[in-house]
Amino acid sequence: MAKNLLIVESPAKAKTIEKILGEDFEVKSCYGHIRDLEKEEMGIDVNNNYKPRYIVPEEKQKVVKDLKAVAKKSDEIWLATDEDREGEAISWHLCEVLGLDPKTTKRIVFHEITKPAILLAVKSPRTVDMNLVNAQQARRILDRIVGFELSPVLWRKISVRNNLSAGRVQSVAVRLIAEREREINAFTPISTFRIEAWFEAKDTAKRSVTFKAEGNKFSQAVDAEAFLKSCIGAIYKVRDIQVKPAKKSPAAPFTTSTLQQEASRKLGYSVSRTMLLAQKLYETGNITYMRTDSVNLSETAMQDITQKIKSQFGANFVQVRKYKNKNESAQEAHEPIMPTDMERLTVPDADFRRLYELIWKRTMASQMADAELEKTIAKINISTNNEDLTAQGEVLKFEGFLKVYREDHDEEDVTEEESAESMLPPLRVGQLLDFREMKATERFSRPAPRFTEASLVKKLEELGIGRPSTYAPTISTILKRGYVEKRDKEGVKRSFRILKLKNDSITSETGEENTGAEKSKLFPTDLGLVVTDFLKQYFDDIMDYGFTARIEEEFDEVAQGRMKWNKMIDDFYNPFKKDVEKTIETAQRVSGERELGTDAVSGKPVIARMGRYGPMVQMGSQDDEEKPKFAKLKPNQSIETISLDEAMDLFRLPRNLGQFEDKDVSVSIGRFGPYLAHDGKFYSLAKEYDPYSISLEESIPLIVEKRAAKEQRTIKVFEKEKIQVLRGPYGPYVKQGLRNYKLSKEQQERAGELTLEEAKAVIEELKANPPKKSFRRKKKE
DNA sequence: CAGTGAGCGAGCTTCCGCTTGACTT
Repeated sequence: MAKNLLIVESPAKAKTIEKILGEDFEVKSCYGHIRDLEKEEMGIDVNNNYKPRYIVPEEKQKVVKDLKAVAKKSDEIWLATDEDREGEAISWHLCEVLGLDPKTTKRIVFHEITKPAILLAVKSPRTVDMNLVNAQQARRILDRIVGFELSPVLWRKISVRNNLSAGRVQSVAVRLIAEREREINAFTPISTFRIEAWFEAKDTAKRSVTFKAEGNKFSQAVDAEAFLKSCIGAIYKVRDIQVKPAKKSPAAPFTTSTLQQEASRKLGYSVSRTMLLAQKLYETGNITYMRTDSVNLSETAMQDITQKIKSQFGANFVQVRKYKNKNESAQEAHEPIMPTDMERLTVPDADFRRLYELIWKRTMASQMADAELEKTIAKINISTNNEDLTAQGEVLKFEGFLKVYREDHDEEDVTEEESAESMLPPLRVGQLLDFREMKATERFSRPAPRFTEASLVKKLEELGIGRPSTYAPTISTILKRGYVEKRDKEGVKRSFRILKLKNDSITSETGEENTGAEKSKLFPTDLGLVVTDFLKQYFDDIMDYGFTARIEEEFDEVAQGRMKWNKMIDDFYNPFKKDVEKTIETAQRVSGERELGTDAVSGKPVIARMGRYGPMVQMGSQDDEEKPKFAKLKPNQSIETISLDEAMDLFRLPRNLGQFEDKDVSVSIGRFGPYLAHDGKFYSLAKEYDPYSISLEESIPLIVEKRAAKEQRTIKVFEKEKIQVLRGPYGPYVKQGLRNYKLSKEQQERAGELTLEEAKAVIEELKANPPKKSFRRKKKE
């Protein structure tokens, strides 16, 4: 029987540590937090110094029970939760629940799961740091207050039937996306004409190659044309050549946020997909912990990595580097994300392999030499106007870390200089160049791009908002609430002008480009815009991008024992509560209403606004004798940008298409999307059909097919009791009303002969003993 | 599943940050 019980947060960690510590220790995991504030009345006693009321949530009761049982049999208990605010609090909660004295219970910490690190930690235990615990309690309580006070305000003031929510993190995330969208909508592109010229010269192998040189930019076409004119008949001579060495350095090893960004850019993975794959790689022992904000490699890790670089590429590729975190909010409880064994070059299964190899390469590169470049800048003189053109070339002299890894950049970070990575033929000062042509091409400035999941994470991290464990869930939340959508946008065609100088004459032509196309980007919904505007108006301080950073400073004060946590909360709560009360009292219900104009036929006003079921347009008002007409907005339309013409088009539904089997066929958009209605039955329209243009001829086969499919699915119907036996992807099952009931294997095999009594019994049995649902998708009955 | 969009009021929803499996029509 083990004498010592050591508790960590992650079960995968527990397994590894148990092996390291041997038989004297039994290592158990508490699976993260074991207690939380109860939900009734926020779980906070506001009138008693904000005393928290903690409970062990339903899904954690088994964990706590098991820990208690093992604790009882152990002589000594060691708390080895993560070394950060949350980890410290978990240790304290463990003391509370297991009846341990926080003043004497041994608390140890380590940042890497290696034998020396853990043995060292065990040699120097401390006790729970109550100041740090109090900082966590302040964090938890403040988040609960903000979330549970603000959300109900939205329920009262936003005219939507929805589970609206607000919070310190999610509301600011939506604000970023909302503001970016409006920036884009308000953006007016400015066009410039950039001069580019092409020359021919001989390369080292005496072959003719073409290269490009660039000149001034002009904002007006006439000025660009005048410049081209001034070049007619010119002689082009190399006036000056500068050769400069340059270098590039590798990026730091992966944190959660940078892994999400690179996996998104290089592999096209969503943030949650990256985390799912990384979790599995961690559980199978292939990589270190995947939720981390640390770029700090341990000595052992650095040795492993440099060893591998030496054996694979040679000693001249090694450059030992220590990385520092730029981010002040980082808590560095873990190591960076890296392979647990650098000798493992790959893993099976394509999806895992791509992520693993990305991590392996980034880790290797982080300890590799700089890449050495030679940049050549040639100035080319134009004889007729004495202006210069500039040609730039770049030659890689030593690959260094680029041998394994090249970091991708977001579109907004790419500068024009960086994109010029071409080679120049050898040139000498005084050389006369063979001129081909010169162009002045119109280019338009672009607005900031919309956020991807990963670039949003990057922005949040920069602002110190959210933690590695919450980036993916935050994105899921704002998508689930309907504040934000992830989708593509088709570009629009735009023409641009090109002026060309060739053979001493100037010609003008027009090109066409696609602009504004987006793929898998985050767009705010009308609901997201309305909620953001509302929160900005009444709770400006919470919505401020610096709010989290400011309160983090106060949490630090608490952590250092310089401030009492209840005082900090009190200072926040009093004015905040006043704002909440004032808002409930004075704020109007908002619907984001916008007037679009009047209907040319009836003269009635047309408006766009949020309705109970989402964004819509309305013709006429409630006070009119005749009822107003309503229509839902199409998926890509927005209250802020829809035009009167587009609105009028929406009122074309419902449309009567004609008759089939002597009954009307009509098409409209309902709660669950576009549908066909025929003979009292409804048929959902698939995406590829447009309810505004679908014809009777196209509709009939859809109705016929759907009927047949339904028949195929149906095994048996008990008409009176409204019980059906249906065929599903998991085999036959019973359905009554909206609910499904699973059949036993044996019953599935003879589903066709199932009697009414048996079906009823199945329903009764499953109603009495519902199958255990996972806590995440748990629904209240 | 279904064609809604007033206002009332029942009874409900909601936060952030730690951690994993059980479930699916």
